[in-house]
Amino acid sequence: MRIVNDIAVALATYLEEDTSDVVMNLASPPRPEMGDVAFPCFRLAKRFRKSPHDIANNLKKHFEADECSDTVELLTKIDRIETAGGYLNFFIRRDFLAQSIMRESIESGGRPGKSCEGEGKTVIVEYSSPNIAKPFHVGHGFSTFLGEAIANLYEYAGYKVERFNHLGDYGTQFGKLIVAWKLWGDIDALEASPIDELTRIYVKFHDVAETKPELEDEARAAFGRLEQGGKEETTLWQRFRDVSLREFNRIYERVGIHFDNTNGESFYSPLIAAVVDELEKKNLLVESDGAHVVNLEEFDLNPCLILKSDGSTIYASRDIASIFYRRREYNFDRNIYVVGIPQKNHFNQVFAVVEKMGFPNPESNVHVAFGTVKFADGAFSTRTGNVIILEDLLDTSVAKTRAIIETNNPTMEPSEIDGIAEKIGVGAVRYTFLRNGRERDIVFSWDDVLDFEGDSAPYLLYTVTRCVSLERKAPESLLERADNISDGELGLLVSDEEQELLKEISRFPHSVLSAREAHEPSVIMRQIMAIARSFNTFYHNAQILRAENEALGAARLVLAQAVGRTISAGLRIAGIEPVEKM
RNA sequence: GGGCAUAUAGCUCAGUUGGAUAGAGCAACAGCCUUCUAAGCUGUCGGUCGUAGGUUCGAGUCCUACUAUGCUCGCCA
Repeated sequence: MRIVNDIAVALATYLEEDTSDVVMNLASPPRPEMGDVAFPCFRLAKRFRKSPHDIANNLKKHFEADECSDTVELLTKIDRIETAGGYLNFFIRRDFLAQSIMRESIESGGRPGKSCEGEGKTVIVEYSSPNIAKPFHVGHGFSTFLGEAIANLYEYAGYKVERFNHLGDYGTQFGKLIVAWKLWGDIDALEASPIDELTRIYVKFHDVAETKPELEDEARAAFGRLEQGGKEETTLWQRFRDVSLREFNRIYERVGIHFDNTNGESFYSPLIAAVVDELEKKNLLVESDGAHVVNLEEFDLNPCLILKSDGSTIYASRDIASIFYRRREYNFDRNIYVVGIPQKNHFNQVFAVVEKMGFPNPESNVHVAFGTVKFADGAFSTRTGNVIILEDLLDTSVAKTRAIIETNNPTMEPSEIDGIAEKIGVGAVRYTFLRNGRERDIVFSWDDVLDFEGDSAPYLLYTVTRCVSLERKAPESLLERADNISDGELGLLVSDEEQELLKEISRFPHSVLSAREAHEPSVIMRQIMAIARSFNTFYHNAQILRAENEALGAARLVLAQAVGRTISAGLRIAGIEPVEKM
């Protein structure tokens, strides 16, 4: 809020400090009855050789006696100033607070906290990145939903975003699949349910390889032939890839995610030779135990393996090649990898290698790491079939949502229920991946994901429907008055609960900024949750459409509209589409 | 063994650049639907912030050591 800055300017003058330093020190008191803006005076005690309490009192006197026109103007917006311990607490006039927050909200419309900082800049966000021929489980859901939210955040700030899906479509595992397919593949099963069939033979491969380790050698050989362009291997690989993509695309379509680039590892593989040349030219490649590595002691990292001892490539070399490719083709300002924490070391190495190769702005490559989804007794494992398929989770969540709607809203048309249940059910799942700090592991629990009360997407969506419903039911005259609301009417929002709600709304734009800077959508989720809780308390205690008088009713309706707009904006950044009824 | 994380209420988690009495949700218990949607609201219960030191006017937050857990450390991705 501007007034916070105005207060800082005045304080900075008295203290002969930079305004920005004072702004840094201004804080929100822990409880509303202590004021709206607080200035702690403790750190000034040494300089003035006085107690913080006395300094606060002196500042208060300065403030109230100041005849500078700006300060006089400022004081008309301040109800009173109090000192408490070493704190100087400002109480902003409630009517002014309501006006200024609501005007700002109305002006920002449906995109509060938007910005144009990214104008003309390009950001690549790589996320989802499932492995071909393997089930799309809830672990991939984490990367998919987190990555989409981060991509949305950059778009919200005006960046041009390129969504990359770095498909895991290469490597020794495909040798295994080719060998397994030739031994046990069932063409009809592949057509009917591709991932299930590929998983079946993949699991069987590992079972049998326990007793017949020579299968592993056959698999390496098969991948070798694939890399050399062997006809039979390439045909099979292409087929596995196609059927897998069909399944993945069904999921992406369902959750409304569309990638701009789906080049997988196979795409980058042919580009590695040039990287190796470059490394050799710069004398960075060192032979070690028959393999070729880049030493990274100066980064306090272990050597990065570039070529295996048999001369074939490895994932680090593919990632390095991809960075140069992306630089060349997209000239990105930032290149973001939404990939799990276990690959932290890998990305540190990859980024260090490109830096050593003279990559400009190496810090533009960022690994946005996230935690592991696992069961209480350990991690997911495709090999043992111990996973939760994302689609199954979505289906279960949607089914539960539908059952609740049918109970609560028996008159709703079945066709309408379908659409709404899908949005809420999918939204509930997405929210569970975005509500907490991304680096936390998630221990999967059906009860937890399917809990639609309290800290959940349905709670947020429910709050939005309340706001929308008010608008739907408001009489024409009230709506008209709300559309042309005056400052005087907005100034009626002075109750404790209205003021609390206003302050929560005013914090939303900053949460968007913090979320983007930290690549942490959870910051926004928490803020809209705070708005929702605050609104529901207000809604429960105050009459809106039947307020004591029409002026107050109109002001409250405008407040509810702001709540709906702001929560919806936050949900959309998270990829969750609001509904009007539920 | 080296490196990187994490440790806050019974459970899942927040906690701004160090600031006032550490907060939510879930669970448990007690209430609130003839009133704008009860997927809601109100209240109660619940804490040596892993341990021990240190820095500071002030530490959940910063520093050091230790403990526990997880991940990672060249020929998988």
